[in-house]
Amino acid sequence: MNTSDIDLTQVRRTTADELFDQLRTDIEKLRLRPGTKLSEANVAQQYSVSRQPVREALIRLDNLELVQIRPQKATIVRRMSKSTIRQARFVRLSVELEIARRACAHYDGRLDEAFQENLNQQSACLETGIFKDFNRLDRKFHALLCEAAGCVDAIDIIDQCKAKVDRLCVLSLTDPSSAQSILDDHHRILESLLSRDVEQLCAQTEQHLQRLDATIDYVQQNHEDYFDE
Amino acid sequence: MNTSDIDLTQVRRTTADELFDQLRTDIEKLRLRPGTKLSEANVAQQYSVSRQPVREALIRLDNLELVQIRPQKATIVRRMSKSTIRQARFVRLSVELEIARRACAHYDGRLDEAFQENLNQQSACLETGIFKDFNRLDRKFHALLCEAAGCVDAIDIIDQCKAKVDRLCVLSLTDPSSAQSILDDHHRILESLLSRDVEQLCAQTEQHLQRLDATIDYVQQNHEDYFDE
DNA sequence: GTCTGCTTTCTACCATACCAGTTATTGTCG
DNA sequence: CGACAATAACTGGTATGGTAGAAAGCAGAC
Repeated sequence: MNTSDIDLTQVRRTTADELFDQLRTDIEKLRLRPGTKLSEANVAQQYSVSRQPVREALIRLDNLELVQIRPQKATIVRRMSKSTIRQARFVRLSVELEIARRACAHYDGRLDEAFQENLNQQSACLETGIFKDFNRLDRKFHALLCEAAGCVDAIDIIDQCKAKVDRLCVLSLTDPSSAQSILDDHHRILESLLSRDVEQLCAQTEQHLQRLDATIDYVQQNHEDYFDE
Repeated sequence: MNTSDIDLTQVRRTTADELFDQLRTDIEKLRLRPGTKLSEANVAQQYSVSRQPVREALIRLDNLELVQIRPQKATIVRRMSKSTIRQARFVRLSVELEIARRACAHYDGRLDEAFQENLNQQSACLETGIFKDFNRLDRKFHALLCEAAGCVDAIDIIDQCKAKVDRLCVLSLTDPSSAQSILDDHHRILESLLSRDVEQLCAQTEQHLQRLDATIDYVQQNHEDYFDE
């Protein structure tokens, strides 16, 4: 028996965990609007628990910058920070470009089939119109790029960047034609990768990520009250 | 009077804040070694406060992945994750390369004096041997690069990446000759920027950041017990 | 009508008590 | 002596009461 064995199961879910998840999705799906006051006692009563787990959940949300705890005053749902959004998008662009370069330099072709299958599934998805799956496949495509570049860890970074703009995307419509554009991008990106054309791949990656910019600008203009700065 | 004015002063420091800072620096300076058990009751007694603020501080440290709270078992100081370190370094490299490219494309020369002064101060620093200042000036140099690229926000990202490897650097010596190498790098980087030579600037940026890799490898090999994975 | 100062009410913060798991210890039995 | 089971000690999780501080409302003075 090695005492340094760590139990990684971590099955126990506390009340605070549940509350945290609940509040987090509520905030991210904008069911709780920026500026909403979240008092400990209030939330506790609402969910029929004591103030303590509420408090802990709020502390964790504060760390994620989803709420702002103002000691002795109030806890409110934060507005979205334009600068944070800018930063997340800058990081993602930088990372994806580096992925692109490394993929061109190191990719050995072993994922060709996986890429092909992924894109086929995306096509199928557009026909059935199930967008939830499309998002999953989109993520998978970028994960494959990371793997092709020999940076499997990098998908975590991309996920983190996406998480920071997620709340904002709820405000935009899911447009079938934009999904088609994304799929087209993916085809072009794969093509450039297969021909190891770094310049073209970088250009297309940049263009691909810029598709979101229009959406973001739109949302920021039409929901000014949800933003800081 | 606009009621939406938010008081940003946020002067109030709670007991939990103090504890958090204290424990955080203790962990980062390795005064608290990875694997150390931090029981709430224990810490509370040590600092003569109740368990409550201790608990809150620990939750925040858990979010930063500096400790791991295992419900009903124990809270321990986390080992450093090699994969997290890899990720942080990958992000930093990607970002600095993008900064380099943008700086070459957009820099208008208005920071020439600031760059020069910064490098002069770094030279002076090496002569006096005050390394604390050197770190500050090193950061300033990279901040200037961000500004030259028109991405002032990006320095925040770099700071975050640095924070994730900080704890590890405590284990290495501060070597005067390596500081000299860093300064030499900075001179070469500035030169490439001034001549708008993108390829060279990227190559030198990459080389510059790789200097830390040797240190990290060394630490990881000689302190295997401080790391995960 | 406006300003000032008090009071009331709300907030998050902290202390304490208790609970439910986990771990370590110890004592028993084969 | 060793395996194992009962139990004691300890862990973090939750509930609750009290406190200090901030905001809002109100009353009185000017």
